[in-house]
Amino acid sequence: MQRMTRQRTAVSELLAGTEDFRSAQQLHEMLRERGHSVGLATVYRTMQALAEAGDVDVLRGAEGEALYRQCQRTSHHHHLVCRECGRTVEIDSASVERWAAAVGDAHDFIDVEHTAELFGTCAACAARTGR
Amino acid sequence: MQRMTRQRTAVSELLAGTEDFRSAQQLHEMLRERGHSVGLATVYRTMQALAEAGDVDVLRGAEGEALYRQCQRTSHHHHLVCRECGRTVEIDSASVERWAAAVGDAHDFIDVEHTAELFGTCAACAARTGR
DNA sequence: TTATCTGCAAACATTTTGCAGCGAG
DNA sequence: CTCGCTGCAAAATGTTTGCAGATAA
Repeated sequence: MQRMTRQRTAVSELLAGTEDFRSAQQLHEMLRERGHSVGLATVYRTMQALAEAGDVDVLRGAEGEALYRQCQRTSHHHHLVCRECGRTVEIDSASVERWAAAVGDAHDFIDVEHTAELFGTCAACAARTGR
Repeated sequence: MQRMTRQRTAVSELLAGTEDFRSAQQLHEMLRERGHSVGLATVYRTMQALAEAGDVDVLRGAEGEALYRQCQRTSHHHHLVCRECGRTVEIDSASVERWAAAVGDAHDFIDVEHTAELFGTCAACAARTGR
């Protein structure tokens, strides 16, 4: 029910070789640069499908656009993203999970989900931009 | 440098009487219903100014739109939002702050900030929608 | 063959901006 | 009187969708 087309293959390969979070528009541009011609709508549709299948992580940038990334872990986790260069570290945090569950319980909420992302400046960028 | 106009007053009053996160469009509609006529662009501009001044909290909804709310606390905190009715509880969480700081340190990131929001279904909505 | 997928362009939703006129200070 | 503020409509973004033709299975 999910066909492996030339376009899907190109997107998968691109994601496999990309470490950081990218918007659909950026991915589309990157594909273009590499000679693959894939329609923007197709990129959107593909990323939507991948996100739904849990094959990529989605997070919202500061301006509200969707950013995608193929993650190493398949399970739930969070990210520490460098605001300068976009370098991303995956964080596995039991303490946040416990916190979320406890807060939900305390206020009688059910089916509690959460988002938690960290943004900072990595050591390399801190050194480069002069502390 | 910041003039107190009829529109600004209307927005402030509306926010003072609203508990939950609302989008600029929703606020605009609410103002209209109460007989105040305020342009949509003005609502956007006003909310932007209030957010910048730290008088309201901003968070991104699931579809990426900006949601605003006048919060009780002036200090840093998080939210537990009901995905059905929008009811919001403010959470003050030392454990998340500690977690964020520790993770940042461990990976040599500086100036680490974080976002963390909880979404769930409140007891009232769970009962109403049949468990 | 045939149900999916794709590209394109049009449609949408949200937010921003240009500009002439209004009005708070 | 003056500049900031407002409304309106146009524009800019980011994303979705309708449809005819292409294509994987």
